[in-house]
Amino acid sequence: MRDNRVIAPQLLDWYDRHARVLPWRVLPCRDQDSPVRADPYRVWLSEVMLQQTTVAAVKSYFHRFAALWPTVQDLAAADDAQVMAEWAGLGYYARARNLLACARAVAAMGGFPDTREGLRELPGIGAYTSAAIAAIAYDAPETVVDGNVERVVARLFAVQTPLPVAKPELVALAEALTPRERPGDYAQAMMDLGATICTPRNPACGICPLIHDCDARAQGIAASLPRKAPKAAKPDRTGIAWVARHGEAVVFEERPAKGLLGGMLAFPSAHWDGRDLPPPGAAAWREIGHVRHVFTHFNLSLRVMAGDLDAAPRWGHLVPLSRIDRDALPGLMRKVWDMARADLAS
DNA sequence: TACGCGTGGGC
DNA sequence: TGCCCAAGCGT
Repeated sequence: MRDNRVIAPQLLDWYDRHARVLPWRVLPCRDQDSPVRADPYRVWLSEVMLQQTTVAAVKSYFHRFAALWPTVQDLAAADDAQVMAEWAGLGYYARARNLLACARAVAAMGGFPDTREGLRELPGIGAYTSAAIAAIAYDAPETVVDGNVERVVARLFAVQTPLPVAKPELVALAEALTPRERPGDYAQAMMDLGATICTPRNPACGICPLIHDCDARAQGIAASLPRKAPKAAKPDRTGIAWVARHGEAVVFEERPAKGLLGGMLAFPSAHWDGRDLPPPGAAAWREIGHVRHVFTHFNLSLRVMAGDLDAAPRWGHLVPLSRIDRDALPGLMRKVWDMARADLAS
């Protein structure tokens, strides 16, 4: 029978030798008399960016944000539109809006709370992120449970119950493993193990530091865990994006703060329900192509229509061609702009 | 509780 | 190619 108390020391010993080097991370320090702690601001910024997002995608964004706004006070004072533009391309744009709201709340209270409960009350900080900041930045003995930890624990204990029903059970098991010593390094070690060894497919059990503690490995079912409830089918949707030119400028709109691509710059388009009507004021529209885009919960095929307005538009706002910043657009709108730009050049 | 919410990479 | 996945949160 496995002894839960040996898991953490074994994992920490592995982490001391194999921790990933990441821009927001302070390397593990065996000298616990004078531990080097990470800056809570940088931990928070990285954790929000990493929500449902890969390390590879986050790195360049983290560097830019940290350079533009080195402290939470700097970010709190930032211009909303610039923050949204810098976030463009990273996805889940509610995170960017919550990021600003959180920065302003933290600046107003003079700094980040140092407890999980205090952090949990801030916008964009939920069950996982509050525990992660408390553990990593303050070395509080909190248990982080992200997708990595769910997978590692489901395998260690051979939990067969499918997610999300299994979540409470996995949390309880994860809490039972969390040590009082170095909980911050332990939290990062669990996630590093899940990201590099205990991977979703083809786990590298042969080099896993916990191979002798793993029930799923013993039963030969590691790769099949955690089980997950079947996902709903993704519907196909169609719509139209309008690239409306007026002189040497193009019409953009800022999307409503809530909902899909909320708060982002976009070409005018309607509800993507297949019966989108053209915006008023154009002499003639011509179809220049289609773009396809995959969202979390539907597939989109968007007709791209271009036209020249005979008068200044009463909707949206004009952006001069020379000042259109592709990087400030969400991914879907980058595709539309690439198509329109190629059409303009031809 | 279950759904809405982006994007890119791996296989 | 299509599907799965990635340090989840808000409602």
